[in-house]
Amino acid sequence: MVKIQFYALDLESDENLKIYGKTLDNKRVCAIDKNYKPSFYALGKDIEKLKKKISLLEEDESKVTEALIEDVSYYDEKTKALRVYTNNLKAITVLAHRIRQDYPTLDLKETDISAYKRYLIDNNLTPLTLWEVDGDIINHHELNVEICVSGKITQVSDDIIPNPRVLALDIEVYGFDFGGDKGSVEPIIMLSLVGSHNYKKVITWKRFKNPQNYIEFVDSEMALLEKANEEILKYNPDYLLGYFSDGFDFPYIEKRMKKYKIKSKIGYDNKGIKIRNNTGESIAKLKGISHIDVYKFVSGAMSVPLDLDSYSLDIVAKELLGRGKVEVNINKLSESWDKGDIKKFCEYNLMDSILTLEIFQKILPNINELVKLIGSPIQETSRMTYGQLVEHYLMKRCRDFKEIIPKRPPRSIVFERRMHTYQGALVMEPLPGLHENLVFLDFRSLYPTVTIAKNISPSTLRLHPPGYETPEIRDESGRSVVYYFDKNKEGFIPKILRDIIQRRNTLKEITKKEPSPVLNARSYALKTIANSTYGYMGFAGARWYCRECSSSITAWAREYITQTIEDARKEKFKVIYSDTDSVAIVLENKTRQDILKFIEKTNKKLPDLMELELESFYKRGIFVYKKGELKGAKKKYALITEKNEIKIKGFETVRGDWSKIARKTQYDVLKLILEGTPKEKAMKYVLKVIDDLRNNKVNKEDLVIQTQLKMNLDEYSVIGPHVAIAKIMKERGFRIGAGSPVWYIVGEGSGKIRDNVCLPDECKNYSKDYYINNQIIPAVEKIFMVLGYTKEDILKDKKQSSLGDF
DNA sequence: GAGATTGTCGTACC
DNA sequence: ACAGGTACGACAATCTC
Repeated sequence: MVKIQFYALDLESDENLKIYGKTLDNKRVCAIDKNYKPSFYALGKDIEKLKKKISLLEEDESKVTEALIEDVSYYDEKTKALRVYTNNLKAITVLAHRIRQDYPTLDLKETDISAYKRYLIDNNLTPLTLWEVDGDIINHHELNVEICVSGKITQVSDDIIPNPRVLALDIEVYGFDFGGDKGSVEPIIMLSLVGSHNYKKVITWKRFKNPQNYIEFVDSEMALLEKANEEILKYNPDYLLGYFSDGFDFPYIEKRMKKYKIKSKIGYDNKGIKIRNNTGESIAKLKGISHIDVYKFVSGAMSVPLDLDSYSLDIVAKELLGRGKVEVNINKLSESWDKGDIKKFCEYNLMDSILTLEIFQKILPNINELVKLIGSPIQETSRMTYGQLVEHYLMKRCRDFKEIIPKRPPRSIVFERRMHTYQGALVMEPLPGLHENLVFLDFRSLYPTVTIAKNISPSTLRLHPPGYETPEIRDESGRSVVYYFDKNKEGFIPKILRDIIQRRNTLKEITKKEPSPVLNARSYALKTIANSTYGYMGFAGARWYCRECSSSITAWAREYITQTIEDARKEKFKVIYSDTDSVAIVLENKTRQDILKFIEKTNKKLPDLMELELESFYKRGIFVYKKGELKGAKKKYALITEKNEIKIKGFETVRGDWSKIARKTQYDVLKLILEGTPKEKAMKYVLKVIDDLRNNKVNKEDLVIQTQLKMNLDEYSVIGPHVAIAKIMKERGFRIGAGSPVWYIVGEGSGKIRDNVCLPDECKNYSKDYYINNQIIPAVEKIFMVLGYTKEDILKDKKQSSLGDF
């Protein structure tokens, strides 16, 4: 008998429930829980009667070991369930199938949850923390571990693995091969590895003079691949990182290894990386070692706080680390390789791994806290979407209330749900103009607090009184409906949201006194779950789908914001705009004290945790007209704070699919106006830009328009400029498909815009007309319009490609 | 065949 | 399929006279 402590990194359920991890002295461990009995539930009137029969059920290797009646809760309703324990992990599928056939009155639950997830939930175990296995050492010849123990498993600490061994990897490929349709035909010419524990290396197979000390020369691509495998094995990482490595590096490496028939031995199972392909997206997974695609996490669970136009390594590194990639012309890589002039490219290759590692280290607290909260292994948690995070959190919390986890909906139901939609937020038409002295108020976490205050949950929904009565809701057919939510017992969803908000408040209290990145990350993890729960209930693929709940939340939110606007107006406040949970007020003769009083008064009326907050005061703000109309444009305004910070919403300035020249010009105009500069000066500035455009004084890069393909090329029914350039890029060897970024300049020529798009390198002359009439003027005309120019002036002048008559 | 209208598409706001 | 709805505006496609 031995007792081994280890940090649990990865789980697997084949015949056994296996946990892979590292001991405190960095030894690889496999632990098998021999006490774990997989189980599922049966609901139904007959469970008492059928208990005996089911407990004797047997089919081939699978058999029921025990069947017990348990008190459980299903959609918050107390009931009895038959818990069916089985002899092994695969038995669930087999036996569930049998029971469904033989006893159709029974409703089976929790048969659609993978065994290791059930295991983690049932035993309240958290990956990445310190666990202990107490049992017997067993043979492990097929595994690359130092020790394998089968026995009793417990978690002994909440602390997360303190100093994991991390290794980042990046490859460069000859040519312009993205591993697309033609399929990874070009060789890998360099591969960099950078470790957290003082390790860096670039492996390449073209020798050059005065190599950097981290270069390792080999003789061929095959030798490079073998060397890389050897180095990874030797480094013994806990996490293997890449940037877009699910989609590129690892699938590519796999294909090239296949070509040379190299068998990788990385991973605790000696079997290398496995690429799983589902719905067009590939995922690269290892046993024991957690492969983390840093891109997936940054562009997924971190996308809301980061809020970047692009999640390329360069952009993300600049944002998080303050420095970007090594500047080289990567298009010249093949040419330089042929000449043997690749020193700079090796540095570039190394830097990609360094940045990947450093970004990972920067966001590690966020990943760790999500893992702790959700309770899923890091490999999965780091790839989860917001919806999956919510769902896994709810599943985990079910255990605390003995709640049975609802089924995942079948495809047909998902499809059916997707057909329906519901009404969302209220957006008020703003009063256009340049306003002085504004204040923005907003509801703190409006949707979560409404959910709590009105006890909105799938289980508390009623079609008849009594209960909290929603405002009238128009359904798709235009009929008016009202829902009710039970007032007596708190539902599962509100209960969990309340808990999250309270935990977050406690954390905020602590971090106010003593700042802590870890607690901030924990707070952010909680916020992520709370804010996504409303959207989750409206998501067709959700286990806890409840469209009535989502539509009730938005209905009450509309009511509260409308009421707030009305109350404010009753007290003679000038409300000029509102979107979802915020109101903008022009102070005029009102004082700040008046605003504070109004907030206080409003909060006295608001139920439960609902709260109106002061967002900020602003010196000035500009709201513009909709193009060609005399209505205010929603979701489009710019503000200046008392500290002269400019805040811009919705304008072309903040849109990634406009040229830099238009964005910058608009920004500068907004800034001048908000700072109180006379409009004539701003106009002069615009005329100068137009002049520069006319005289070819503008850099090409300022003219580039970048956007993204949302579909595959053959799915477009309308061929716009971005689709036209995508076709050209495809011809040039770019991998083009849904999600690909594309960029172009509009060149001179006649016909449609799409007929004149060109790649920046290939463009001879840009279209002055296009950039003046379709970029600069549209971007600034709406601003000048609110400053007193008439619509007619602008429309007339637009035709003349000039603002000269202003 | 030019101008108005409608539909598609991408990106932003909350 | 991988949280939701609301909104703007460019451009292409289609309609209208």
